[in-house]
Amino acid sequence: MPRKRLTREESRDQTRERLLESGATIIAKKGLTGSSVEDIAAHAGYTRGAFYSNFGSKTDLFIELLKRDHHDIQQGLQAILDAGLPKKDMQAQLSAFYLQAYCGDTSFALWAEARLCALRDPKFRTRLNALLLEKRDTIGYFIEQFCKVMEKTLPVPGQDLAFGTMALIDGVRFFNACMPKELPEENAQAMLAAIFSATFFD
Amino acid sequence: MPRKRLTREESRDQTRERLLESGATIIAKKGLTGSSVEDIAAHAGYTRGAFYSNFGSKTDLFIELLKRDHHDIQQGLQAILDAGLPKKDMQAQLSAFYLQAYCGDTSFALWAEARLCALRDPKFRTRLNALLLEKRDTIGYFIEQFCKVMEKTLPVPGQDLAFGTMALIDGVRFFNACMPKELPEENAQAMLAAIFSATFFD
DNA sequence: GCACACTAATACAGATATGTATCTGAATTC
DNA sequence: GAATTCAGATACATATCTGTATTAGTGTGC
Repeated sequence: MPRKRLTREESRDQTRERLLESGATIIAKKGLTGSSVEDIAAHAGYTRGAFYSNFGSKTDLFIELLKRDHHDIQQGLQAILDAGLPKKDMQAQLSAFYLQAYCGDTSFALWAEARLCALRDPKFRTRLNALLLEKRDTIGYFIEQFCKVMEKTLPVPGQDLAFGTMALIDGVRFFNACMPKELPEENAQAMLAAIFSATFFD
Repeated sequence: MPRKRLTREESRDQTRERLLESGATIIAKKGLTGSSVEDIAAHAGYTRGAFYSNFGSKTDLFIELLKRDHHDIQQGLQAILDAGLPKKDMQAQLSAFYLQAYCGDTSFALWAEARLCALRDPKFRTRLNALLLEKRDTIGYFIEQFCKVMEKTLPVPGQDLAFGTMALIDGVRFFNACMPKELPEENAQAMLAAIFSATFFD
């Protein structure tokens, strides 16, 4: 196995990536205040020295994580939007995207944590709000496009409904994560579909 | 001002109450892990000694807070239900109750924090789920009663929709708290009303 | 009013965090 | 291949938190 000798920059980037990945795992599991820099570094196979050499603080790493996740989601949605598929296919795409983006990984927990941090810390809030507003605009645009096709006039601004949509998805995701027995994935999806369809289509 | 000389039990209860109140404030502000026992005790005007003499741990106090808040909400809803008013009045009551229970105080932040704790700690989750399921049942019953009156057949179980309702309310409340400018109270209410009405009545 | 009981303060031991300052070894440059 | 530079390890000084063990002081019952 030819273990390539890394250049200095490659090595640094690798460390950064590993720290980010480790950070996502640990912070999702223990929360921001609950995770020590030591934890994160050690889980990635490094020491605190490496961490502080790559990030100014735990919070900086966290924001970086959120930014990346946000941009992934943003791009995913944009791609579906740009594809210009017929409604039916689009809906299927969205459903698939939802499953992939929100279930099974750490992303959901990170955003939940971020919300709490924002609630408490004004500086953090400012940073997070920027991301959330971008998300709202994307989703809001989506909703309006959809409803135009469906010839449905929305009773309230699409951007406001975007907030509702985010709230609903994240909240339901939480219940599903915490009590999969009482709210199985299947029911969660059916219920979301019922609300969305009633609100946006009927 | 006749400062009454307190009996031992009264004095103890007073301490307990003060610690609980202080706990609510501090935990809402800094989160569970972010608040130290010292903080909570000091803010109530006591030392850690008093705290540990009244509670087994920070988590115990937190659960107690949630239980109290839950029972308050539970009773409020039950009272509205039991009053047997005509639909219009009931809806107004609900709206008023929502405003009073969810806006303006620490309760919302505590539940958000609790959700995160539950996500991470299985033991905590068990305890919290019990409360959440009671809440779901109350709200689910509500929804079904309402829809019976409205002669609307629900597409999914009322209990599942109860999860959705909780998710929606709490999530929207968060956006409203973090960016009141982008989602003012007025819009939030209008949007919630739109979704509820579409889902439950039309 | 005296002895007891209980509430809350104080003191202590142990654990864990943070951030900086310094050091080492490997990559890069000439 | 020697000098330099930079990533990351180690060491250190400083906080802070928890939980227990002990102590002081104030209601209670005799």
